[in-house]
Amino acid sequence: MRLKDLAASLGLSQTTVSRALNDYPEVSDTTRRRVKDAARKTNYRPDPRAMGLATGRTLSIGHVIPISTRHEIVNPIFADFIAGAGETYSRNGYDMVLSVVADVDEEQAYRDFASRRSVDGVIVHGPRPDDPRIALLKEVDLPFVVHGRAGSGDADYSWVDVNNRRAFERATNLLLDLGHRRIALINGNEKMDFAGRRRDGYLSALRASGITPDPALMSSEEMTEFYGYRVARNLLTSAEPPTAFLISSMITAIGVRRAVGEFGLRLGCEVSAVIHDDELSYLRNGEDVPIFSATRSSVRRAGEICAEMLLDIIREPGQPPIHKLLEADLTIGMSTGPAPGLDLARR
Amino acid sequence: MRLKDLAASLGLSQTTVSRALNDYPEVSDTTRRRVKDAARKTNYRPDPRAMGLATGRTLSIGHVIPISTRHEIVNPIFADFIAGAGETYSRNGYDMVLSVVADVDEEQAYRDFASRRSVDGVIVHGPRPDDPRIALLKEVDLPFVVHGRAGSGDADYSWVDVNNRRAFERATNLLLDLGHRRIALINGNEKMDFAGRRRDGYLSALRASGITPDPALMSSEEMTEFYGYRVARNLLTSAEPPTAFLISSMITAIGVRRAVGEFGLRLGCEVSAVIHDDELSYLRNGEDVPIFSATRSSVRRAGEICAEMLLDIIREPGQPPIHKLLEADLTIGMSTGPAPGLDLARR
DNA sequence: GAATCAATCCAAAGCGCTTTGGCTACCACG
DNA sequence: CGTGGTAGCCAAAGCGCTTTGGATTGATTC
Repeated sequence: MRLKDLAASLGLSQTTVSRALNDYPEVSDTTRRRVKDAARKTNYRPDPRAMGLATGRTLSIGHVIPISTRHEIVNPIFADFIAGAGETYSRNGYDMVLSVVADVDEEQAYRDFASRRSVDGVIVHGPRPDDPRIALLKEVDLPFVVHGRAGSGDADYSWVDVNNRRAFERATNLLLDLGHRRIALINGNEKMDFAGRRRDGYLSALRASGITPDPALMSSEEMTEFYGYRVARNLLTSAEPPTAFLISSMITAIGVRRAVGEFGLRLGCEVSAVIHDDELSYLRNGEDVPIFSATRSSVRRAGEICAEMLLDIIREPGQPPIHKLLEADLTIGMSTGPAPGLDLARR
Repeated sequence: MRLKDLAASLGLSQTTVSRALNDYPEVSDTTRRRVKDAARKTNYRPDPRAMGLATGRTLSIGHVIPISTRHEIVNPIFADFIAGAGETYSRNGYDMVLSVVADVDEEQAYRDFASRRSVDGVIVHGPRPDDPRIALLKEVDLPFVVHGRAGSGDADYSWVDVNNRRAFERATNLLLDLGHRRIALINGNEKMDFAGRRRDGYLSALRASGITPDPALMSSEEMTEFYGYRVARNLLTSAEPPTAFLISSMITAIGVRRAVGEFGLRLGCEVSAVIHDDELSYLRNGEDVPIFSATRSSVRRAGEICAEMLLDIIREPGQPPIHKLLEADLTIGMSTGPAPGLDLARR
């Protein structure tokens, strides 16, 4: 069923039918109703390609998903982020188009989106400080929202971010308050903006307590299970093992727990851990009582917010950049306890 | 840069330029080269909407991602499947368009893809026995490939599946060979086709060894971490606890391991476990030596195969359905050992 | 030398929609 | 009665591409 057929079957022109369907005012209410009823009855859907050609809009949003060429890892938070964003798109009549490319081709993927004009806007994932994609997207004039920030100078583009610095500062303080002095930071790859901010929060809390950070306690890598396992093992066999871990992701924390278990230690007893929990739907932090004490922020919700913001920007171009800083909340779970060897009376 | 501009700048007609770019024969080699060079130099990309309108093809593949309304869970294997499929699409000049919808709207999402003709084909995820989507897609004549199978009668549509029955039969036999007699099956939701086949494999192996299956040892649910934890706890506190677990996913197995650890038991010693490992990139089963003994089959690879198959079907319509049954391989890791109380000499 | 043919190219139609620029009634107003 | 305005509709142009149906040329064949 094409617009032409629908118009013919109603004895109307294409113009009128199109206007009726798109709620233009220059059509009588009775005609509009007649048209919409007929459209519903015949299950008519306008061809998005034709619509796009005529209007210039595509009613779709692009996401570039890089696959790291070395490890072939796809970021586990994508699934949930995309669930949140995708649902928002669907609700607003937008499609989501994904471009999965080797990370070395990532910029080209954005450039393609721009030059083909196949999407109305894009979301930028996993920004690094001074991320070149931001200049690129500004240059080609494609609306975008960044999930995260790209270093300082974040005023002139729109972003949605978690207050990573504050979250890790608070998490560190929680451990300090429990008497821990040797706190290991098992961070994500610090080439990523978010990981840098987390480190800053950790360092700032330590220094505020007069503790000199020990580089041996700090690590930074892609957040896999094995990374957590390996680093925790190494630290636990070291001369001065930490009494607590601050871990950047649930998955890495699972590796840490595995190592801790192999040493016959128990989380929350001999050794403590605080994690950052992205609230991934398939990896919940326990049911009622949290497995891990955690700073929490839903990545799914972040997806929704990014999507809404982007649609907003597309609908009303030319407005100043929008920023949204989400605060993570800190919940106490079963993985934290007072530092061992700490006389409770002394606390 | 539009086709018209490119043609004008070369002093050629649009026809010739279009044909040169699309490798039609009625264009001289020198002209073709001239055109392609100019296209590269000006970074010209044809507008996919216009192309689609003119050709009827869209050069994009649709995936419908349902969000379960109750648990709001997005299937964790999606990320890796989509990585595999998406990369294949990119390599072949196809886009991937995702439709994220509440699971109750799933059929409508496929119907929309069909009536708007916004994709050239779709992949069907997570089929249940007698899945209605298959009849639907046949009816609207949209090319598709099923990842998995939908019960019996799988001859008249194309699919890519893992031999789940055989995999779980072998895994069960491995445990039986180690002397285990009480083997718990912690299965996925058996409304799903794959989970039914896994149960069949488990039951078949038990019966072949003359063991009567104990319903108390069998569970079936969405494969979360907490599900594994809860079921394992219950089983371990029961009157006749199992000595081994057969677990449908890595994530669920992590929950089982957590429970096992809380009982002061060690996997591979007092209690054994075999899992099915989808080789998710962000949850590898150990680095060199596998954490869990496992039947393994890469879901990412499955994504690639599905994508290639679908593109094949789109390129050459009318060919008979294609089927691909992948065999999982069985690797021994650190989570299996002889049944406790078993005299090694008696083995 | 005329006819045939292959090799190259082009003008224009068409894909399904939106939107511009009318056109026709009809009514109100002075 | 003439003017102006408005409500409601339509024909046709145009979005950027592909493809049909020639046109033109130079070489080949009889």
